[in-house]
Amino acid sequence: MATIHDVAREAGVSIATVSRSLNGAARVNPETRRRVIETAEALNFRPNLAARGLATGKLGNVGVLLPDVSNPFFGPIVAGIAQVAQERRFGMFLADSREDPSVEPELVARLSQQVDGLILIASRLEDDDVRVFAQRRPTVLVNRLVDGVDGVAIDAAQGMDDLLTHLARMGHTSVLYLDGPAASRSGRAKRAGLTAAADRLGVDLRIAGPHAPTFAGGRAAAQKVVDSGRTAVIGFDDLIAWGLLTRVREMGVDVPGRLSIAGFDDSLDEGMVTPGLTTIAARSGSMGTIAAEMLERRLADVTLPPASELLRSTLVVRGSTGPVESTREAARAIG
Amino acid sequence: MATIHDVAREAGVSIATVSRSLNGAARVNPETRRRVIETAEALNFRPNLAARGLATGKLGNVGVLLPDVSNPFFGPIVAGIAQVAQERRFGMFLADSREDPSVEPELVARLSQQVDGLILIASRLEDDDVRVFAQRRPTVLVNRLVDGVDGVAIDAAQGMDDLLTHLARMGHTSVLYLDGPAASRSGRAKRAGLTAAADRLGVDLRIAGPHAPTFAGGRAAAQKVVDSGRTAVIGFDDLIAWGLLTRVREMGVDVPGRLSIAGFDDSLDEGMVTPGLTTIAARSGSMGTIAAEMLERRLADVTLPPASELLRSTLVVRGSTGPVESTREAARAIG
DNA sequence: ATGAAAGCGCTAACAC
DNA sequence: GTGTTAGCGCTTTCAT
Repeated sequence: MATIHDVAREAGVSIATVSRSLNGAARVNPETRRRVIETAEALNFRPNLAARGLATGKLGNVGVLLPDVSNPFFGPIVAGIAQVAQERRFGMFLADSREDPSVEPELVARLSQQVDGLILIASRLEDDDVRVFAQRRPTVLVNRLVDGVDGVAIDAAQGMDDLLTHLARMGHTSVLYLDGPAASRSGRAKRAGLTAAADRLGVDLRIAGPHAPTFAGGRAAAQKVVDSGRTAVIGFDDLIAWGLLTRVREMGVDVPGRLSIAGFDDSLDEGMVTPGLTTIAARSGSMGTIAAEMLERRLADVTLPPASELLRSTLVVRGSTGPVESTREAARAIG
Repeated sequence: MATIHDVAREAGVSIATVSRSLNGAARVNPETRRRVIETAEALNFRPNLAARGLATGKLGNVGVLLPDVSNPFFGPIVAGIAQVAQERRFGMFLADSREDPSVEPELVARLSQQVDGLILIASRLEDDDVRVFAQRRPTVLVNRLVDGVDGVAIDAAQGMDDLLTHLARMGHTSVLYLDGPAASRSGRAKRAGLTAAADRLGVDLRIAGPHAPTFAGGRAAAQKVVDSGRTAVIGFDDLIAWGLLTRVREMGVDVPGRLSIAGFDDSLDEGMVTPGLTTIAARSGSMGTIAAEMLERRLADVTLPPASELLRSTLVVRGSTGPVESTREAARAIG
């Protein structure tokens, strides 16, 4: 691999001039610069990033921490970050905590060393730890908000409120919520939104969990749901709701006739599940690009006031929810 | 951030001794070592990886290139790599080509600078390019094999052979194959396996494509499939097959009565699709860990002969394939 | 406009 | 067993 010295020798200039020519900034004779760039290309010179990092303290990398790369909720977020990073010619480090909050501090610490900024996706760190890390390295939170730290999240409380309101309108007075991972922060927001809405609406809400935020997690909960006798269930995410939906139908339960089911995220494509899943749609995929751009801004100016964005979500009603049976019959009787 | 100098000063030794104490290797007075380690911890010292990388040429990172992080086929592979990397205290760089082969060279070049080894997942680079890169940095290929380069792949040809054989036994004599991305190498192997099997079995095989390897890609192909009049379809992957299956059923086509559908990968969970998808199961998720371990071995000893592993796959017959209707009626008539 | 030289934090001879 | 020192490849004053 050619070094800056090789280029300098070949172009007949000093290494300082090579550095200047390549990095644009300082003033260099245009002719000299042209020659340097030419020979650099001829030698297929690539600046050693470690050396540059050592000299400048800027590594040109962003670090991403998430609970599970193979969770379809996170994939698009990572893809968004990757895209922005590539455009800005940043490298992307990835660490996967495998849903184990206890390894996060170590992973973050290790990441921090090789990156200029951090993007923590659905981190389960304590607020204080987040602040500590954010102090060391510019940090953006995804799907989690902490005072004083940049972040973008879906307004899960509002979404759940909309969802429960919808169910209440359909006559559901006793609803079950299948919670996700215990440590999930978005889970907290969801529970908060649900309980507040339940109080307001006079709905009897029961929370069950934790459950793995997966298709299998939803299926495993089916028996419990059926036994609960509730007329409507809300899942922590679409995957849980989907698994539940398929399993209860196999058990002969009519959806939405006997049981209304709703999810969260709108992560399923049209046609993946029948009947279509009522859910809360949020542009979760866009959180990746938003976070990356926030980080870029922060990197450019550390003194900026903390920014945070709460993405509004919208209720999407599909076939998996409907009026409670008695209501429906009553309506039929009246009609 | 504390440096090695701070630790040295605090512990009353030279920086060399600190380095030795922390890196284990050389002989250091146990008592001294203990003291150094203690003060290092007290100062929360973390060696600067860029500096170490500069000095040793070893970065302690692996680089991963793939076509699309959000494709569920790749997620588990990345997760496997991430896990092994974490155990070995390696960092993981990720680059996403977004299914665009033309950006791969640039991405690999950039990755190479910050990693000790490369894992190229489903790379669409030319064989020669792969060899060139592999020469610069230890490289392991995933789901792609190139002579002289370490790699692990699923034996797609064999899998497709098994699948077509199964269909032929069910009486299908005219089969359609929905191909995936044009540049996909595993796609080549699949086509090769299919055409060879078709010749041997006397099956009339038509290849259509390319198609996006997604659920939506499968749905988009539905009309074309129905119009083709074929009695059986094989999808490039389960996602395509799944999308197709849901769409044709919406169109009123009986599966497998009227149309048999099969996929590849066995990536869908039990219950996600009805009827269950006949497919080829391969431990694709394990390719991640296998690749990471291969890379580890290669990193430890560059002189090792190239290793390559071809994972056998197995046919999984579920409800989406069945005998052609005429055969079935004939059987009924006889029985 | 360009060159010389001092580091960035660490490792690895090489001395003692 | 421990200290000294010369780099690793680059950026960045400071001279000129």
